[in-house]
Amino acid sequence: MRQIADRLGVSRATVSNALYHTGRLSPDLAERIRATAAELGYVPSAAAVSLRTGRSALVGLVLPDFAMPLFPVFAQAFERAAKRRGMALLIADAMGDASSQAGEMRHLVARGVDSLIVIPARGAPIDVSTVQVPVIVVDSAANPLNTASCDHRDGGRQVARHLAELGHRRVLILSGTATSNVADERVAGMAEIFADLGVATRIVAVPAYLEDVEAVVAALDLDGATALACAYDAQAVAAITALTQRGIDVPGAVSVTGFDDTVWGRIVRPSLTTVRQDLAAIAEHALAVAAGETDGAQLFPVTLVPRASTSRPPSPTKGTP
Amino acid sequence: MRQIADRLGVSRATVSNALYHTGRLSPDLAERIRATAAELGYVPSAAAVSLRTGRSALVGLVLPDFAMPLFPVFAQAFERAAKRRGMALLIADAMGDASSQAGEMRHLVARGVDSLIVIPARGAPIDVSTVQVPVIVVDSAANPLNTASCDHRDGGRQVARHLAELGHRRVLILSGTATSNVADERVAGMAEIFADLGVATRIVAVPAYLEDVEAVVAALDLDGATALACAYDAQAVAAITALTQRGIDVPGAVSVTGFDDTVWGRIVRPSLTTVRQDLAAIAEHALAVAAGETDGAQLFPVTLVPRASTSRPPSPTKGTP
DNA sequence: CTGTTAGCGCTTTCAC
DNA sequence: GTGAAAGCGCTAACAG
Repeated sequence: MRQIADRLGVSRATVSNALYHTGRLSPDLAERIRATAAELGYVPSAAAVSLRTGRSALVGLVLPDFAMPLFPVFAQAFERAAKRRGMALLIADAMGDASSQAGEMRHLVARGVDSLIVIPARGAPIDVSTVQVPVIVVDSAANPLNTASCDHRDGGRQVARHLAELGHRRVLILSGTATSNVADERVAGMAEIFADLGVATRIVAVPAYLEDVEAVVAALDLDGATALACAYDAQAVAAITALTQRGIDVPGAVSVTGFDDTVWGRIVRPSLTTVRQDLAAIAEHALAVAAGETDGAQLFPVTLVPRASTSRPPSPTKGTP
Repeated sequence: MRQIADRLGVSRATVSNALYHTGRLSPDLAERIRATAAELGYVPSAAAVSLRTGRSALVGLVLPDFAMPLFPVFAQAFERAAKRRGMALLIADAMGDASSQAGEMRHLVARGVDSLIVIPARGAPIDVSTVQVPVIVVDSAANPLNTASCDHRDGGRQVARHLAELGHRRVLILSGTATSNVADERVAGMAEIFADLGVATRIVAVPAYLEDVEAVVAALDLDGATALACAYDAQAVAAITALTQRGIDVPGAVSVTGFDDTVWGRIVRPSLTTVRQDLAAIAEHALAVAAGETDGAQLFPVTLVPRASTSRPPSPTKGTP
């Protein structure tokens, strides 16, 4: 910057003005300064700007678990929305753990992020009280702190309606073992519709990871259920694997549904009926809030994606309660 | 920091010394200062430290494509290695595109990263000449710039040996359409062993994404081949899907192999025979170089992971060339 | 062993 | 329309 100033015989302040606060000086000088800056390959020092202005244009993103298929894609959506605003993302992975979630939040704040976007890990509520920057929570409508999320409950409703319309009268709902607003809302949405339509349900809590879910489903008493409605794609994929291994045809004997429209659901056979969130829209709103362009919580609609893992139940419906 | 200094009646420089350069002042004063710092919840300003020292403890990571299953997991490995050294990662996604790869590199440098770790996108060679920070390239031994990678060529050899030992005498190799050191090395390793053992091979270039690969394999003339050896898991998974759809049994009629041991290969049925990289070791070396603890390129061994997608070829081997 | 001093590169009043 | 000066929070010489 000094180089530019010296070269043109102006002060550094003038250069700064020319580069950002256009209009405060003669157009041709500004133009000359910008040309020289470009020529010299001038790149402002992020540290100095940040120190001076108190803002870093850095947003921290705390994700529950990178190994789950939804979150890398979600991160991509946030990245795009951030870049559109000239902001960059510092991404941290809580690895499914509540204490490391809090640790990562602190760590990112120490790193100088202007705001924090947090997708709470299951069983790990957010404590905003100790954090000095705005926290944007991407969770579910059930969380009073929620800033942006899709309508998980409605997703649950859509799944339940789909299954009921196909003729299922007895459904097993696979929920998570850890408390999670997201899973709870999804399950509540399903339960609501199933209850309305007189479909018998039982809720089974299963762990988070593929192998664990497979083990549970391998030993699960289906108890006449003709459908498994899962709170996450990962569970559904594991359920399909386990069921198939048991010689139970999917969807011939048992239908399976997931949640999130992750790529796993497109790989597994039969391909998975699931619910799609509009990640781009959620990310867009989250970053608009981060940038201070807007505020207030927002809820986004979801879409049912019917695929090959759901069909009519096998026999003339028996066991209606 | 001023608060701490005032409270204890010492200068800010002393506080700085107490907090980092232990030994330069009396133990009890240092202890008192640290206690006060903790009590006040003192968090050093990253921007100020960075401005003053010229180092940010930020490492840029440029990934080819977040949507490919390997890279989020790879990112996780880098994150862990970075955190162990008190460094943080600024992650960028080149989205499979050469020009955005270069753009992301520039962008991260402007953000003040101390060094850059780049996994080159297919068809996107790295140009280090214009970058002012050290660039750590994670690619393959074929790239003279390579700093850390696994031995892709040996992986190819292991796959080829596995297939040959099973009795395959005619193999189709699926390579990428874009030039990639990684894919080239893998294919070269396979070709080397197949040639040695008199196995007939044909190399087919296929695009990168699931749907595209499926389309190609759906229309592929197998020409008597009893195995498909793919340069990436994604290709292998798509190939299995397409083959199964064509009514070709995997591995009964055709065996399929992949590369990278991604989760996709554990989801697809039959589960995929593939090659595992030691991501943690590669990340560890990359960050050791980034931290200036060591230098020099390093190559890491790979492991064949035999699963259900490979078996003996169907009939008494015919068509030996 | 501790304090003083001088900036790191930038932005922002405020005078001219 | 442009420049001078002050200072963001910290650290590294150096002096005491």
